[in-house]
Amino acid sequence: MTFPATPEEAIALQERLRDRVRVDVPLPGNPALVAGVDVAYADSEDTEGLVAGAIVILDAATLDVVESASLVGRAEFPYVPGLLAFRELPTLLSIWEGLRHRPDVVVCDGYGVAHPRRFGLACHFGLLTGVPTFGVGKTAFVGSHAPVGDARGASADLMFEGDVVGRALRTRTGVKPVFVSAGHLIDLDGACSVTLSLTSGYRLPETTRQADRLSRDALRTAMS
DNA sequence: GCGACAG
DNA sequence: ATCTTGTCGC
Repeated sequence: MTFPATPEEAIALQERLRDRVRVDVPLPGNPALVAGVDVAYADSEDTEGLVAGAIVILDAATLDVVESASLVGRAEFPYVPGLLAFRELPTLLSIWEGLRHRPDVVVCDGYGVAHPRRFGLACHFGLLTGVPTFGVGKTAFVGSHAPVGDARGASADLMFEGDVVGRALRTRTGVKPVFVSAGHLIDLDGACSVTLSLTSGYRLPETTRQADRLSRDALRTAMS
């Protein structure tokens, strides 16, 4: 099926796919390859709509970059809170199809089931690729949580409509927590575990940091 | 009804 | 997301 053209169609699609998501699956062993995905946008008058997506695959043990790819294109869908996937997926999927390696888990910049309709970008990406996915957000989108301890590793469940949809997780002592939620084929514990293994010196996972840098570089190059 | 609202 | 300098602190 093709991508929805309107927010109404997009919402309908999310509600149709949401029940296929599996977030009760423990990750089978420690992942060997972890991927990060991100998209950068141009905001000027004449570059309006220009986007650059990037996917970076790291060796989970050493955090060395095993493979990376980027692609510049046009955003076909407007940014609407709750519908981020429809803006970023086309570019990310194109990149995904050209990858030589198959990561064991993908870290998305955004949310999984911690979403108004329980179907964030990470769920959608996981469903379409069949690979375990989860999301790490920098700010809260839905839900609320108790205060998080000050030490790295401390966390508090993110509650939404009576359910635990994610976790506010402190990845660095004394630094604002990030918001982790399962996307597909992984559970919350696994997602938090992987997140901690990817955050040694920074608040955000090394995967998203690398993908963020690559997407920005690709966008810069495309505009110059 | 009003505000808030991943990136 | 993006526009942006210096500055406080480990």
